Amino acid sequence: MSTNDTKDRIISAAEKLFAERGFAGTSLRGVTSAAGVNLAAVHYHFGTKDALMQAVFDRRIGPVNKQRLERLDQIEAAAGPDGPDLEEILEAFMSPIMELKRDLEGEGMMWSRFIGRVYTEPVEIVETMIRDHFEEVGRRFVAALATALPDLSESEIAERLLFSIGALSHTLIDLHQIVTPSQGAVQAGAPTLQHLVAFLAAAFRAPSAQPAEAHRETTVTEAVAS
Amino acid sequence: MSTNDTKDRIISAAEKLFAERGFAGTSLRGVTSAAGVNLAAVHYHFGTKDALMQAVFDRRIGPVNKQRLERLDQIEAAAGPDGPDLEEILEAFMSPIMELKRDLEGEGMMWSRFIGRVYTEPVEIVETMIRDHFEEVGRRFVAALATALPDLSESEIAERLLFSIGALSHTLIDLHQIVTPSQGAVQAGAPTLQHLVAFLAAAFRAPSAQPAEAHRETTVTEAVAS
DNA sequence: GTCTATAACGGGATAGAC
DNA sequence: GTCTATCCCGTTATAGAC
Repeated sequence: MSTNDTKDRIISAAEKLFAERGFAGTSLRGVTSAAGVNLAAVHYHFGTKDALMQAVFDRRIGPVNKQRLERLDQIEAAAGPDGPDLEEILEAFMSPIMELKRDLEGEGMMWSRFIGRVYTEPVEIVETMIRDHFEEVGRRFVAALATALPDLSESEIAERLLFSIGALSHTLIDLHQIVTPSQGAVQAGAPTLQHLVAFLAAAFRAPSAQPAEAHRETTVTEAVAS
Repeated sequence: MSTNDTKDRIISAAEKLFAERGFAGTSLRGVTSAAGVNLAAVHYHFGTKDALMQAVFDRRIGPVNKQRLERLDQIEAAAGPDGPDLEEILEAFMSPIMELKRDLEGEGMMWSRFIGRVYTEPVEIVETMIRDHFEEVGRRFVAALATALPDLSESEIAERLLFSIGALSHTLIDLHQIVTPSQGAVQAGAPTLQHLVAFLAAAFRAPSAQPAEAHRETTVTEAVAS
């Protein structure tokens, strides 16, 4: 029942390997040997490799999205009738996952590659995983952004949010550690969040590309991940 | 020797499957059966699966980067002493790959997932592939951006370029086709490039987060991909 | 250059003892 | 809950006929 539970050890080892090598590139034998458990244990606890993937995903992303919504609640409660600032909204969205990244990097390897990688996983599970976990988050944040940016249509906001998620997940992948391993020119960690928020806030404030009358209503159920 | 050459058919089939399922998730048998050729042909023509990956990558990314540099040359030649505009630089960087995406989507499946996916591939080749192909491109574009944005340090520019590449490659992945397949709220294609350029140009113009005296020299050999 | 056949191996999953 | 042993299949790669 402790955090060194067999089940939890498997999830942690799998998370690391999925992050490094992807789902298809990771073998259950690799997972169990890294976790120091028997191969059969993974089938006993999870049943299939797909279910293990799901468990890895769920363990992290549930709390992250809960925090996102809580922080959005907080800033909305504290804000005036115009709603929270753009920067506050972006920070509410990005800080939970960036903080988790920072916390977990200390103890092990870069966890965040796993989540940055999820988008590119073709596995069918991933689709439903993303949809299930991000529907509410996407709806809430698009709505908050729409209030902060009344000149933009909802479809423009959704598009810009997708761009932003790309920047975020690319940051989570830590590409520069791969491309330029020995060079710290681009610093990871705490300042990155502030840089990213400032960068994207300015981007969101770019004028609308749509003619004013084109503010047609678009029901954006666009699920939003990362 | 035509474009329906065996070798070319293999590359095309592999590109599609790598895009959809990733490198590790794609089997050579899947490739050869999709290409309508024999399994042994892939070994005859490429030797190994890794070499096939390399061939797939090279076929597209070489011309794209050539175009990027050509367009950068053009706008630099046409510009005044202050160099080209920020928007021009970003468009020179992004349009070749977005146009290729558009052109190829017509005939087959979404090719661009392959390139959007490359970053997350752990294969060792990918590291050298990215480094080899993007060293010059990265250097040239960082330099051009530095001229257009004299208030930013080179390390800030490199960081922002990484954010931008994230937005670009996420766009190339076409996540919305997966998450909301039946919904066209976020339109892909031609307008996306303009939206992306406008979005990122505004972002690059965000004020520097560094104190002015911190404009230390940072040799940015940061390889830059996508 | 293209095929068949097969080598050599690693993968996920399961049965059943403990 | 945890182990060993094994099934059964798919994988990359190669050898060698044509």
